[in-house]
Amino acid sequence: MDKNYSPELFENEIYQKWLSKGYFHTDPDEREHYSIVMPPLNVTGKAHIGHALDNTIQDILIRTKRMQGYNTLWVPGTDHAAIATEQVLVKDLKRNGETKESIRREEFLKRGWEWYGKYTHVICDQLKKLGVSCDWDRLAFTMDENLNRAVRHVFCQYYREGLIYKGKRVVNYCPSCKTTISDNENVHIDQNTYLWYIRYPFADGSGEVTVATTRPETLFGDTAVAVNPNDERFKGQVGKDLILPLVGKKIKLIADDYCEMGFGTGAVKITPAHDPNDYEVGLRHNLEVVNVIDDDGKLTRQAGQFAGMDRIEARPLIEKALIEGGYLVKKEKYKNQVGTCERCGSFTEPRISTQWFVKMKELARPAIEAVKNGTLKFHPKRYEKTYLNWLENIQDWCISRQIWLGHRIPVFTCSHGHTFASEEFPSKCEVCGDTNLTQDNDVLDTWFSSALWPFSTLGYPNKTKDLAYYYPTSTLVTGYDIITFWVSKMVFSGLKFMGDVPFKDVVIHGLVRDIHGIKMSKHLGNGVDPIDMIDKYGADALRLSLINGMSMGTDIKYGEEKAKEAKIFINKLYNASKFVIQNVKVIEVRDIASLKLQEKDKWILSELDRLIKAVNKNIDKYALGVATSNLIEFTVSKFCDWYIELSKVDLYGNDNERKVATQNVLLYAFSTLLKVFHPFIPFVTEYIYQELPNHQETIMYCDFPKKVEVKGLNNHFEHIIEIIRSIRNARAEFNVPDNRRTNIYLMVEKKNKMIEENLEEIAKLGFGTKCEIVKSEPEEKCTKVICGDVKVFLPMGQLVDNAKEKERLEKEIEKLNFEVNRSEKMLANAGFVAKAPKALVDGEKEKLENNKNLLKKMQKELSEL
RNA sequence: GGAAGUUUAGCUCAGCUGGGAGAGCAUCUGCCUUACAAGCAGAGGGUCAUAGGUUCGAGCCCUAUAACUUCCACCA
Repeated sequence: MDKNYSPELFENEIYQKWLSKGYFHTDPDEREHYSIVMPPLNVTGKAHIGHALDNTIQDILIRTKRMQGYNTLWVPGTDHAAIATEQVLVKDLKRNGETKESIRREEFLKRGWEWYGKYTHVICDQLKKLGVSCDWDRLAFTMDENLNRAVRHVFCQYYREGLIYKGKRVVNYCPSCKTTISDNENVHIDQNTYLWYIRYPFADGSGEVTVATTRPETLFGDTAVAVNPNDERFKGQVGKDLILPLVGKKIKLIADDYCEMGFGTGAVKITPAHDPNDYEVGLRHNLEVVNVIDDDGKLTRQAGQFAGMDRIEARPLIEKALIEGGYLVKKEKYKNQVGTCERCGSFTEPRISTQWFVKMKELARPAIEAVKNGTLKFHPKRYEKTYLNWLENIQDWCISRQIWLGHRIPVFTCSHGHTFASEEFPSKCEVCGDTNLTQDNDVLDTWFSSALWPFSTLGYPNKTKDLAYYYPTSTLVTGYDIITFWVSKMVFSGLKFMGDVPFKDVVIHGLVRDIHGIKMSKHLGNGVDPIDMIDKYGADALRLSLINGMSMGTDIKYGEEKAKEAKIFINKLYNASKFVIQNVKVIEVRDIASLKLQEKDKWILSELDRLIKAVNKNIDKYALGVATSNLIEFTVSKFCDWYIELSKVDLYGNDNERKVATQNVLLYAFSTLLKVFHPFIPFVTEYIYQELPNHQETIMYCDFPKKVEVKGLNNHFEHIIEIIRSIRNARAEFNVPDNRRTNIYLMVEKKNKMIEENLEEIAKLGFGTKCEIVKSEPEEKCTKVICGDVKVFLPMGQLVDNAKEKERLEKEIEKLNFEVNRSEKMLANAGFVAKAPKALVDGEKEKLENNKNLLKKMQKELSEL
C-alpha cells in the first residue's frame, strides 16, 4: 500500500476490474429484485455536479441492495435531447452556409445519428469515473429501435382510443428554436417594461376608448376591444365600431367578464392570435384571428409598413407612429412577467397553431390515486403536493414539436385525405389502399419517450423476461425540478400501459448550488466540475462530500472545500487501515463469537453494532446524509480515537492470547466498517478490503452487515473513557505538555475489576508512565481528580499549587451544585413526576443521588486543602 | 395571486414519533506519541429568526410575524 491515500492510483483500475468481472450485470432469477432506471442523461451534455449527486444516490442504494442479496438491476441510459441537439446541428450547418432544409430531412437525421454516436461515450465515461455500478450491457438510448417501437406502439394505442387528437390551441412558440415548447419549458421572468395607453376612436366620431397594453406591436392583430359588462362608463356603447389605429379598420367594442374593472383603463384590446386569454374571448365572441407574428418572430404583412421587422425591434417604431398619429395617450413604467425559452432565453410567443395533444384528465386520475392510496410514495413526502397539484390541474399535453430530430409522429395521410396512425411504416392507406402516403412532419416532445423509460428500457412492447421480473422498478431518484416534467408522466404511462406504477418509491433530492446558494451556471462561472473534483480529490471524496450531511429534498450549497474535507476524512480511514493491516499481517483468524473478549473489545463491538443498525435504518429511510455522519463519527471518534489506541496495549504486549483476540476484534470491526461504508465510498473500501487477510473476491458481494453477532456486549467501559478524559483535562489545566509523562495513582472505594483490567490502557491514553491502584494517598505532591467512585492522583511536583487546586475544585462544585439544583427542581415538580415516563424520572433520581455523593466528596476535599 | 422550503456556533450543516443544544471547517493552547502533522490532546464560541400558545417539559407541535429561496399561475 502506498504511504499516502492517492485515489488516482487505484480508482480507475478497480472500476475496470469490476467491469471485466461483470459484477454490474444481472439477469432475472428466483431472488427478490431491486431495480432502478437511471434518469436518462442528455447525450450531448457533460456531466455536471447534479448528475454526480443523482447518480451517487442511486449507486448507494444499488450497492446496498446488492450486498443485501437482492437481484439488483440499474439500467443506465441517455436521452436524445432533440431541441438542444438540433440547435447545435443547425448552428454547425450555418457555419458552412447550409440550412437543414438545404440538406433535407434524411441527411439531417443522418448527421444527428453521427453526432449521437460521437458523444454518447463522453457522458458515460464521466459517470464511470464516479464509480456507478449500473449494468452497462443494458445502456439504453431514447432513439434505440426498441424504444422507437415502444413510442409508436404507445402513440397508436392512444390514437385508437381517441386520447390523442389534433387541435388548435394557443401554445408557446420559440421563434429562435422555431418550435413549440411546453408550458414547463416556458420560463417566466420579470421584466421592466412600459404600459402604453392607446386611444381607439369610435368610428362614428363619438369619442374614444383608451386601452393599456404591454405589447403595442400586436395591435395589428386586434379584432376587438373588450370592457367589463358592468362598467357603467361604457353602457350603451358596447357593440359600436372602433377604428384600429395605424390600420384604420373597424373593430367592435365588446363586453366580456375577462376584462376587469379598475385595472388599467378598464378596456383591453383583444388579439386572439397572440394571447391565450384573448383567444378564449375570441371564441366566445366569434372574433376573427389575425396573425401578425410569423415563425421567425417577424411581423407579417398585416403590420403594413412594419412587415418583416422583428416584433421586439419594431416596438419603438410603432410607438413613434402612434405618437405621430396622435394615438398615444401616455406611456408609464411597468413591471410584468414574460415567457422565455428555457433553452435559448428568447422571448416566446403565444400563438395559435395546430398541434397534437394527449387528453390528460382520464390519464391523470389513476396517477393521482396511486399516490393518494400509498402505492407510490414520495421521499420526502412533501413533494407529493407538487405532484398532486400539477396532476389535479392538468391541461392537455401538447406533444408535437416542429423540429426534425426525434420520434416522428406516426400518422399518415393518403392522397385521398384518409388519415391513420401506424406502428410500422405502412405501404398503403388503411382505408383506400392508396400507396401515395405522406407522414406528419412533426416529431414528439422528448418527454413522450422519457415517459415510457421504466418499461421501454426493459423491452416493452415485447413481453420480455426482464419486464416481467424487474417491473415495477423499486425506486426512482431525481431532482424536484422534474417532478411535473417527468415523474408524473412516467406514472400515468406506466399505469396505462403496464397496469402498474413504474416505481414504488420516488426519492427527490435538491439542487446543488454554489457555496453562496446561487444556482450554478456557465454564465456566472460559479459551477463546480465534478470531473475536476474527482481528479483533485478522488471519486470517493466527491461522493462523500455530496452526500454527507445532505438532507433529501433540500438544496445543497457546495464548494470545493467540501471535497477537500471529505478527502481528509478518507485519508484518515486509509491510515487506520494501514494500522490494522500491519497488525493483522500474521493472524490466527478466529470466529468473533468464540473469542475471550476484554471490556474494551465489548465496548467497540457494541458501538459497532449500534452503528450498523443506525446505518441500516437510515438507508431504509433514504437519510443517506445521516448515515454517512454515523459512519464518520464511528470511524473517527470511536474506532480511531479510542479503540486503535487501546488496542496497542495488547498488540505490543506479551500476552499472546490477548494479542490474538485483539487482532481478531480489530480485523472484524474494521472489515465490517468497510462493508457498511462501501456503498458510499466504493473505491477506497474495495482497495483496502483487498489488502485484508481472508478477504473475498470483491467487497461488492459481501453480505451487508445487519448486526454484530456477539452476545453480552453491554458494559460500562465508558467509565474508563471518563477517567482518561478527566486525567487529560486536569493536565491541560496545569498546562502540562503532552510529552511530559507522570505516574497515575487511583484510589477506588471498592474492588473494581473494570479498572484493574485497564490500568495499562489508562496509563497509555492518559500520558502516564504507569498507572496503579493505591490504598492510601501517595506521598508525592499530587493533584486530585474525582471521577465517580474513583479518586485520581497525578503527581505534578512543583506544578501543584493549592490556590489553583482550590479554584478548580470550586469550579467543579459550582457545576455540580447547578446540576443538583436542576434535578431537585425537576423532581419537586409534581407534574413531571406524575406524567413523565417512569424511566426518565428514575434516571433523574439516580443522577441526583450520584451528584449529591460526588458533591459531598468534593466538599470534603476542599475543606482538607 | 396560490403553494412549498429555509432561518440552530464566525462558515457549511446535522438534530424526524417533545425529555439536559451537536459535527466538520475556522479560532486559541500544548504536542513530530512507531496508522495518520491532510495528524493528536485540550479549550473558547449558540435567548435554536421574532412574538404568542399547547405541555410537567418545546430547537422539535400549533398560531401569527419577518427575512431569504423556490415552484406553480393567462391579469391587459
